[in-house]
Amino acid sequence: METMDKVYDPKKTEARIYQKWVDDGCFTAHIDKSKKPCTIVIPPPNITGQLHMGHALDNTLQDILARYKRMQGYSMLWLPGTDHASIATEVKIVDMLAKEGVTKYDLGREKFLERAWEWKNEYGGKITKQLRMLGSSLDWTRERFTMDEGCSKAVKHVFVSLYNKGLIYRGERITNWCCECNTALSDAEVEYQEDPGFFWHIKYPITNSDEFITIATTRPETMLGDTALAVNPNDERYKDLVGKTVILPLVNKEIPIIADEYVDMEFGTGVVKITPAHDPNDFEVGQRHSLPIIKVLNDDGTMNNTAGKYAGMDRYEARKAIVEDLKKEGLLIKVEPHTHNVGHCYRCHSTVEPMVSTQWFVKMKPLAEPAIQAVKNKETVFIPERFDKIFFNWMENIRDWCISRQLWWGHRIPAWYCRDCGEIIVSEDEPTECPKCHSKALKQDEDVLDTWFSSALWPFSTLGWPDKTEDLDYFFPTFALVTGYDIIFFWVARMIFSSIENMGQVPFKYVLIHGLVRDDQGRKMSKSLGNGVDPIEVINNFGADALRFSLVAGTTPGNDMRYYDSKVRAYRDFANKIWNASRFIIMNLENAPFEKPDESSYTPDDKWIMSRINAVTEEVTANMEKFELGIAALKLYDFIWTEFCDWYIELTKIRLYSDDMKQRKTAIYTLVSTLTKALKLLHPFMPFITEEIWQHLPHEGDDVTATTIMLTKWPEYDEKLNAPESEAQMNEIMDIIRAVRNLRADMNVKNSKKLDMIICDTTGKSISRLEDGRIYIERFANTEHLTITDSTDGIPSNAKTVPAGTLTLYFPIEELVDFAAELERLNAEKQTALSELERAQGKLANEKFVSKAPAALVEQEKAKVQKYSDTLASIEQQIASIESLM
RNA sequence: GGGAGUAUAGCUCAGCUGGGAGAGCAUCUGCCUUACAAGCAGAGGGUCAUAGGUUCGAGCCCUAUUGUUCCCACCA
Repeated sequence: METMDKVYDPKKTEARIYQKWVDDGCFTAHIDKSKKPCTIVIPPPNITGQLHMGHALDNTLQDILARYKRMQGYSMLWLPGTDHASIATEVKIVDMLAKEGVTKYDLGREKFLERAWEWKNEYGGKITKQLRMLGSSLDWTRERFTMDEGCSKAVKHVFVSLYNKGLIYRGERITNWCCECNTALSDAEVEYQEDPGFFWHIKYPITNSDEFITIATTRPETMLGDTALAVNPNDERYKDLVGKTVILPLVNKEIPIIADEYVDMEFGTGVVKITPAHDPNDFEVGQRHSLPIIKVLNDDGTMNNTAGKYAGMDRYEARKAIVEDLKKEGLLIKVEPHTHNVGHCYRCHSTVEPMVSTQWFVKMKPLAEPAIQAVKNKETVFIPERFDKIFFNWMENIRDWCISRQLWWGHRIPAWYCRDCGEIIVSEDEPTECPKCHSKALKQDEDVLDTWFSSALWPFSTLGWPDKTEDLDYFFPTFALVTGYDIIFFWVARMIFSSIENMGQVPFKYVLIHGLVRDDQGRKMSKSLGNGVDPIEVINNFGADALRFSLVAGTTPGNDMRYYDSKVRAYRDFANKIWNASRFIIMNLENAPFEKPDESSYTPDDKWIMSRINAVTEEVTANMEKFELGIAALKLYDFIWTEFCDWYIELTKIRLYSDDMKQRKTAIYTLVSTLTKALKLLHPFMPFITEEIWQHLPHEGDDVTATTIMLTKWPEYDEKLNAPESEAQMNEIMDIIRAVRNLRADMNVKNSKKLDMIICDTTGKSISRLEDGRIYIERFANTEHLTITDSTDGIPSNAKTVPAGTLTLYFPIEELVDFAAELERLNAEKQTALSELERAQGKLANEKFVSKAPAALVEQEKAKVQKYSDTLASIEQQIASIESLM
């Protein structure tokens, strides 16, 4: 057997192991009717993206679930893929072209798309390579792309089907317009933020009068498109003005004063200028009052030809000029600072302009309703559950979804217009002639679909839908979707209603929501702040296992977390600890064969550790089932480090270094089998190191024929291994050892100095098991003479007394005792004992406690009274004897 | 305006059905004990935000308050 390095080096193992898993087809899912399927589809990262901590967390969680389910015997499919990311990618390509001095329009649609595909083929795979470094057990044979042939087919199919049902329509509506990206956006793609601005108070002259009416606006440039002023119908101040007209300043046009409930009398002047083309509320008011719609902005944010002298100016320049002109005309009354919420594009962060344009929409109400019901019926469950409220809130107030984008990179809308009769033809295949007038002059819609339209189909389009494939039949619906809370609206909600609409059922049983990974100061990691931590760098420094564990251990679903190097380092240390424990065990395999010993040869520590790993197996499995991965991870950390390494391995050294082969064999067997179980439980969290060690270990049972730990069986709880008596015994022994170590530290007694010790158990209950465990106590307490007794007779009255759990230890060595210090300690102990006694007595004096609390608890309190009375008596006695000696 | 989260050790966070507060890091003390100094053994450190309530019993349940974070809406 090759020797293992003293320090675990993930660089030497991770890449090699991952490649082996891939080569052996370990990640490839198989349709196996004898097994239950379990599917997770990856949230497809953008092809423009690089792996960030959010991806690392998201994919670690998925990989943990995938590996766990796979070991449990499910036919596990974790399906990888990437998203074409319409806007993000197009922006990138446009930028790239700009460096060459070319615009996309110079190139033309076809050439532009060629360049985009070239870019995708060259860089689009970067993120999936990075996912491999994380250890993700993705089935690469099934990798998909939102714009591949199959996904595109699904997109067209859904579009046509929704159109035919009347759930997709084209219309002139007010939408959010990004002047930088030059496209419409959906409501979800707009981010609002508080921006400082101004409130301009402007006088509008009333027609044929010397009077004025004052309005207040934050966007004076839009006044060029005003088609009315509005007041509240109940507003006494303006009652007489309703029905009259005003002269729109600068434009010199007559516009009406109307009454509409929408106007808030309390706010501003109580008069609102109505610009239906550039404000969503004004648009609605305009619809109600049949007002004309006058657009004053071009798509790029400059003023259009209706803007007269301002035409061609940028909207902000125009604003300045208009304010200046109003001032000249004496119509500007005042300007006050005003902070308001302004929409920004989620991609380029420029200010979004509400603008009227012709777009395609999905009618949401009929789709939202069944989705709400499905979540209410728990067909899909959010974890943590509170996120269903966010889902309901959004779905219940949803407006129609604007799905057309004025971009080129994406799924082109499958709609054609007849140049002759204007007929709209929506079809999966390109039509050859107009069905109405038979004209051949057809033109396809220029626009593409919102990226999220294709993402919404991801859980089934990736499995082959709309074709009836075996994969779809077997692997759908999926088990869980793992994602951040920031993407519930964009994606999760849309997948749910799309799946219900097209598949007739929800796409996944669970939605596991995680929080954001923030920097060490709690800030969001972002490019502009430059505070992002590159997971690949972390992997290179500490290993993927350490990064994964640090992202999961002790975290809770839905809550944000902070990234700390020190945390990763701690788990790197943990990996090293496991490595060295394993190295120790493997080294000792030279001194004893690995074979199952007779039942009778197990020692108390064996029974204890077997019972403990069994309990841990049960608990961890229960945690995994409840998606409590953070708790499961901590339990494994604690068990492996404290119980297995610090205690059990140390205890086995007694036998490993003995001449008794049978004892060595038993110890080795228990060491290896316990370690194997622990490694399996840990494997989903730390796949690489567990595999590497497992490959070095001897195996038994099904494992003998297994080629990788990832395809071994998840450990099962076995009631027969429960050993409460051994656990109690070992706990007692460990209490004693700890007490002695404590004493040595307190009294400055070297570990190497052998002590005489008397363990006294006046109840006599523990005597036999203490005798049984004498060897451990002698070794680890390092005693010269160890007496175990049920009687205080013969114990020197000046012996030093130390409590250990329910037992009392005596050290009849005077040199240990500093009388003054000992007296102080005894008095402190007396105080504790007194307060404990009082506490227990108090509880028992409470009739209600005695009658209502569980009997076991009452008994426990009674036992305490007994114990602390005894302790108190003993302390009093010691104090007296020490005082007599001083 | 509506809604949600969160407040626990110096820091970052766990704490599952209500039954004597935990971890990692940091600090302090002693150890290079033949698996591991990325280690071992020990120690200190908490009014579980505040005020009420329910309960025999509250970090946990209820109400209010305060701080903080976020989401939705968008009154020009």
